[in-house]
Amino acid sequence: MSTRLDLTFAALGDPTRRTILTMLLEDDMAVTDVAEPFEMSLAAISKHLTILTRAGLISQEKRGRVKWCKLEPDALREASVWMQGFGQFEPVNLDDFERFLARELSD
Amino acid sequence: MSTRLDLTFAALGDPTRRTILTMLLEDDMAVTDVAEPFEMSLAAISKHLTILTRAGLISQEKRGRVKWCKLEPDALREASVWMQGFGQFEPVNLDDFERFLARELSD
DNA sequence: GAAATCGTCAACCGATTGGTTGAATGACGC
DNA sequence: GCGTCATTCAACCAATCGGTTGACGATTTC
Repeated sequence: MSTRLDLTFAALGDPTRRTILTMLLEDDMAVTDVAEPFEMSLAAISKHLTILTRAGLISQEKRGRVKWCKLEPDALREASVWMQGFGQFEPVNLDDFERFLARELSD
Repeated sequence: MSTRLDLTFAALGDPTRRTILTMLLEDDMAVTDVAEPFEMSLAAISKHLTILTRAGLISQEKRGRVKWCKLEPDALREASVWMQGFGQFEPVNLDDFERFLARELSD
């Protein structure tokens, strides 16, 4: 049996999925639009979205024939709480975050 | 190619490895002592420790015939910084952390 | 030096992962 | 109703994962 924390961290372990999450930070997106920038089949992206959904990191709602993907920060918050017990990390440094984000997106 | 962030999150996706990290919060430990509470072979634990090492989450130093494992919070800090960009999480709540830790350890 | 201890290596196993392709389902637009 | 668009399903593939067992190389102890 996998706990939600297992699924959350495992889901974050793939760069494609992390990039999807950063895209969803901007706004909710349809599956086809999520897939557009990737050099990979729509079916592959659909699988990634299923994994993110099972991990609780996003939710998907079907309206008409398009399925909208929405970031769900709760699972991330759980994981973040778990992590912060190690080492009493200083409060969020937004500059650090933007550096990491930039490095991620440039890959 | 896998980035360190990939390796870090993937490493955290396994409950055995997260438990090992919580054990190492207390103190540095020898491989055999890390393995003792688990119902699994020493070789399996050795593999988990290799994964944690490659992810940068721990370091291993051999002194004599004993190999000591030490928590390395830097990789966790990187991952934490990445995560905290999502949702501007409130400052660490230690009570939350202890609840999660208790739930984890009771599995 | 022989025996025990610490840890890894190598080979194997079944299950899962991350991807592909092609067919199938469902909803729209005309 | 027919074609098209949005998405998933099903089958397949190679690679990786998480575990096992048994042999092995160091190191310590007697």
